[in-house]
Amino acid sequence: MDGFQPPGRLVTLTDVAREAGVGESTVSRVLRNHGSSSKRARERVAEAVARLGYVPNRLAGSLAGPGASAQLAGVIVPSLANVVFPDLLRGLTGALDAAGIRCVIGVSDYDPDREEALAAALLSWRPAALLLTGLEHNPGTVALAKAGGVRVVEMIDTDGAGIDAVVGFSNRAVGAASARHLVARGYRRIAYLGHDLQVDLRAGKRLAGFEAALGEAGLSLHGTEIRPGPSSPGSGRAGLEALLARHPDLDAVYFSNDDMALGGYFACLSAGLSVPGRIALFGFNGLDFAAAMPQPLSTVRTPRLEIGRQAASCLMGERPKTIDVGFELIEGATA
Amino acid sequence: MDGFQPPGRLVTLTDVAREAGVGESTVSRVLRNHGSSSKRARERVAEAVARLGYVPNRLAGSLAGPGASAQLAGVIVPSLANVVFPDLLRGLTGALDAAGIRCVIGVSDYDPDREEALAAALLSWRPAALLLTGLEHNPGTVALAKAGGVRVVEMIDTDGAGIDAVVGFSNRAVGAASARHLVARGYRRIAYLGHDLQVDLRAGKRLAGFEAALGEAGLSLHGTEIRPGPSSPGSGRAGLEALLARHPDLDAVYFSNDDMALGGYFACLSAGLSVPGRIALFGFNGLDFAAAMPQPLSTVRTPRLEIGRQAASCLMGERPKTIDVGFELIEGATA
DNA sequence: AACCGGATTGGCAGCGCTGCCAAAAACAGT
DNA sequence: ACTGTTTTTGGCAGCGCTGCCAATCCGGTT
Repeated sequence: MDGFQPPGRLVTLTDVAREAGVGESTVSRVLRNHGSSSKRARERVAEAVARLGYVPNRLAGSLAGPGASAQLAGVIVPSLANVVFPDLLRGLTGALDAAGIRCVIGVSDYDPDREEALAAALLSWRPAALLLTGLEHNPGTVALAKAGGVRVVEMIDTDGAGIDAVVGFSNRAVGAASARHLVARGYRRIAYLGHDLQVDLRAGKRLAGFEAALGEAGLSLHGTEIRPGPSSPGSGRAGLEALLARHPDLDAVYFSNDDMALGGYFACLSAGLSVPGRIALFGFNGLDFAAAMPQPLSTVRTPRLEIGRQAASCLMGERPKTIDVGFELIEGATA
Repeated sequence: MDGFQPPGRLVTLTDVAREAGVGESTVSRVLRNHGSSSKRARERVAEAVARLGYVPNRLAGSLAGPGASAQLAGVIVPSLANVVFPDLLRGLTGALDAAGIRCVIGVSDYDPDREEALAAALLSWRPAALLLTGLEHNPGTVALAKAGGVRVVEMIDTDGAGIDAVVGFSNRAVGAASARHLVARGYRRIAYLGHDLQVDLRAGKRLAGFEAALGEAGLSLHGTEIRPGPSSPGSGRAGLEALLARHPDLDAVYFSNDDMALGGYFACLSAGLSVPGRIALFGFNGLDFAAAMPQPLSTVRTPRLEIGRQAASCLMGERPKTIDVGFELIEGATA
């Protein structure tokens, strides 16, 4: 069609000023709707912008602007394979979008060193804020975050001390509530089935809360199965089969999350074990499919989008240091 | 602890130069490992950087550098609620990470106007590349992309003409292959159950391919149910129930994706309909849970991570204009 | 007609960094 | 010791934009 456009010089604000027959500052003022300008100037600038197809260069804008901080938010999540984090991002981008703030993302793969490297990399874009997941970080990450001149928000977990702002819920409390629910329903031989805890510290906190609450009821875990690797229905299915082979008498299983629980449910269907008669299942997260199952999954719904939204508002207005968004125990039909 | 750090002036390269007792250019060269420098200079700079906790300002770096293009990639996805897109991002960030390129994301909510606005917003960060989803865009988006002086990669769909590079597979072919599979298995009264097609154009293309292949076999769709809103197991479940009420005699259902199919499977379990004896189910995407189901779901696995990876390599090396990553039909036990 | 206060405007320095270039230093060969 | 490299170095302009400030313009007053 129209010959290849060599990436050569792009249209600059100076070009727009010349085209519109006004000064650069006028263009700048009009474009940002900042300071005063005449109607005539506004029109001429708008025309020139349209004619030239001008796209402002925010690298330059942020560099020149005050505090030299960009309309960017650096976000580090441990994974994108688990729905939780896309949901978080969804809440974040949705809320930040309105303010014209874009998210630059980094995926740490649950590795604190990688997280630190990413923090440095993201900070080099001089974002207005740095959003981290969880409260456990390398000392270097904390140092960077503190020295970075940015607002820091730690998301999802409130069990511990944060750097600056914290938005989430208590994973310990979730675990405890789950345990109390199972105990109240009369289950006594309860096992835990999870994915790698070294790596997913929040799951570890839930388990700790779960065991503590069991202890208060004079019980303890009746078997544990930790699967290597990330959580998935496949892992949950294999895990439940392994668990039942070792502890044929267990009557309930607490899963590290709904994906694992779904796999467990599939295992029960395949083996013809009645749920919750023969064995009760309890998950975590409250994902979409949980409510659509033939027997709705008993689980805890976490307000993931809300965490994202609240985190976003932490960046903009002045807000309390710690926001606990709570959680909701869903009494399904599987426990 | 250590009094609040006013966001005041951060450490600059000039500070490092002074601290190290060398010139700015030397620091710049050492830091980027570009050009030659003495061992002594490297050591002194490294010390100064560590002592001062210097984090380079890439806004300034990119502005000064050649072509003024940043080590950023602008990515626009229609949604984060569907696993497909996080998977895409996962492939992308994984591959781009090594090259030090960060992703800035935008979520268009399947709205072309929003996509256009996001394209302009992302382009204003002067990214090295712009990654879009699908081939259908506003004329304005295309104009921006062409004038932006950036590499453009359109992902997921290869059914049509792209702006620059295209990485994906043929959704039409997926639909056709799915139809041929069902026909070959002897199903004749086949219905389609999908989510909003106006919005998800790729699903529309699959359906078109599906119907075309049915036509070749002398068949046509035996019922259609389009659910408003996004795809989800809940929607799939309700949809299948509605479909069966209208067409009690259908013997197979083609779902717009695995989430919908999972819901359909749950509906069958609840209603006690044998799968695939009474009714066969066929999905799309090949998600994790599909293989863990009591009866593995018959579906088409799409190489989502691979698309992300290939898209990343499109940005860096010179690559063919269009990469078809193909797909794989999974003969599960539900169709 | 000269004057005044506020609205509007343009020039220009400078944000932190990189590229270029010439100067300085280190090294090599005679 | 002296010249001819080669390596290493620092100064400085300038990337595109914004903030500041002084200059200019406008309408309404005396």
